[in-house]
Amino acid sequence: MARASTTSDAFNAIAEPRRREILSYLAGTERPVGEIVAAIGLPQPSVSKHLRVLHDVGLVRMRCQGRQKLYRTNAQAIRPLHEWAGTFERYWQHQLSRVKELAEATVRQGSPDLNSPIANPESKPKEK
Amino acid sequence: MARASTTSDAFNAIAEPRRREILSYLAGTERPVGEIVAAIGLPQPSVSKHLRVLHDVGLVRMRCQGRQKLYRTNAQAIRPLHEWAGTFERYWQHQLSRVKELAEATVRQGSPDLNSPIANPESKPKEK
DNA sequence: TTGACATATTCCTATATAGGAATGTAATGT
DNA sequence: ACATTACATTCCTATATAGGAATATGTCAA
Repeated sequence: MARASTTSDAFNAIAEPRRREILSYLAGTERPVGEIVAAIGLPQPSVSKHLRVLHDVGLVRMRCQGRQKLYRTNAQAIRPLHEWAGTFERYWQHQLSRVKELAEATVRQGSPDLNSPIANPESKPKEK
Repeated sequence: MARASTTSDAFNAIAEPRRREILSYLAGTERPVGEIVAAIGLPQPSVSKHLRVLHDVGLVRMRCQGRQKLYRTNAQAIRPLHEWAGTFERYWQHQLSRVKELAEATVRQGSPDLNSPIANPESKPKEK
């Protein structure tokens, strides 16, 4: 099976960097496509396609004004993402506090076990 | 061009629902692959492949223990997502307060313009 | 060494893009 | 009616999956 459709949900829609850029640009303001094109620096057809994806999942709203179409970010639709990520907040706080405890322990009793996973909460995995 | 690699960043990695499920399951605990398989209900090779993607972008950490490999969610790697989504918080609060103002105005002066975009911050776009 | 157990990887296929180029469509000015 | 402006859609192609099946790799126990 292939990857899920970009229009299946907000998570798939925001996987594309240019779409996140557009969402940021349209946050709090309403802009016609032409201005988005100028601001983002992509060909107009590409911008229109991205806007279609964003619109399909409700991440942007559109309003017609003469021959222009004004788009704006629908911030409400981003809340679920924020909340999903937020469910992990207590865990990254945990990690931080464990690092802090480790640091304090180090000061008190000398060199800790540097191979402990607790000692390397930010060690990077191998590059792709 | 095709879609960006799922291992290009966390945004692409979490686009897959099963991977989000795995991340939630591994939040705060360390589990061997076999238990993840049992919990998520996917074939073992699929789980291993998802774990590889998650590991490549740093969303999970792995530790070997005998013949098992213990995985756990690296909550730190989810913070950027939370923060990105959080940059829109003031806008959804704006929308909410505008709805509130509208509601209050309605009480004071009667029926508002229901076609105003302000009056329909949650209207759903067309289904795909 | 051999076998069993725990995971990872490879091969194959159907599907879904994202970008570029060209074209279609709707609204406006004259 | 006609040219122009502002967008949207279609067509084509290279690429990147995600899942199923089969297989490879690594570790421990007897």
